[in-house]
Amino acid sequence: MHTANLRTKHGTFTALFSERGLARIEFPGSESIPSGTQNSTETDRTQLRKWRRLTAAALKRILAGEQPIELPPLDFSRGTDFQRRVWSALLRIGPGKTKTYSEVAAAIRRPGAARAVGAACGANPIPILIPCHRVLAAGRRLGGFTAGLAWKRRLLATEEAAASDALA
DNA sequence: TAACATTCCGCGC
DNA sequence: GCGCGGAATGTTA
Repeated sequence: MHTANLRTKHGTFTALFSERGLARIEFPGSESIPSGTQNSTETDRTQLRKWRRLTAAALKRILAGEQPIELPPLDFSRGTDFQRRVWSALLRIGPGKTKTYSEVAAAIRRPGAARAVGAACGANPIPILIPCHRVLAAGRRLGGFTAGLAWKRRLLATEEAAASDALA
C-alpha cells in the first residue's frame, strides 16, 4: 500500500494506492498519514508515479468544477456488489449535474433502494473522484455527507459556477 | 439484529 | 408552505 499527500487549494488530501489502483482518498483535516511506500517493487514505481499524477490532476480539475481528463484505475475490491453498482453510476454524473438518491436507485434497477444508495454513498472510499456530493435528497434538498455538509455545499457551488461560466 | 447520507403520508400550524 | 412523527424500505457488518 502506498500513501501520497496531494496539495490542493482546499487543503492536503491523502491518497492510498493498492496494487490495483487508487483505493481511498482522505479529506484534509482527517489525521494526516505520513506518505510512503511499503512492499513496492521496481515495476510498481513507474506505475505508481503515473497513478499519483492522474489522481492529482483529476482531483484538481474536479475541485475547479471541471470534468477530469483521465482517472487512475480505481480499486473497488473492498466494496460489495451493490456498492460497486452505485459507485459506477455516480461516475456517470457530470460536473454541475445532480441526481437524487432515488434516481440513482432507479438507474441501477433497484427502485426503492434509495436509502441503501445513501448508505453506499457514505461507504464510498474515493470521495470527489467518485462524486458522491452530486447525489441529493428528494426535492433537491441537500441530504447528508459524511465528511461534512460544508464540503458538499462547496463542491456543488463550485461546479454550478463553472457550468454557468461554460455557457457564457 | 440494529443502523443508516431516504422517502412518503398525515397531521397541525 | 414548513416541520414533525411514524412507517416502509434495501443493504451492511
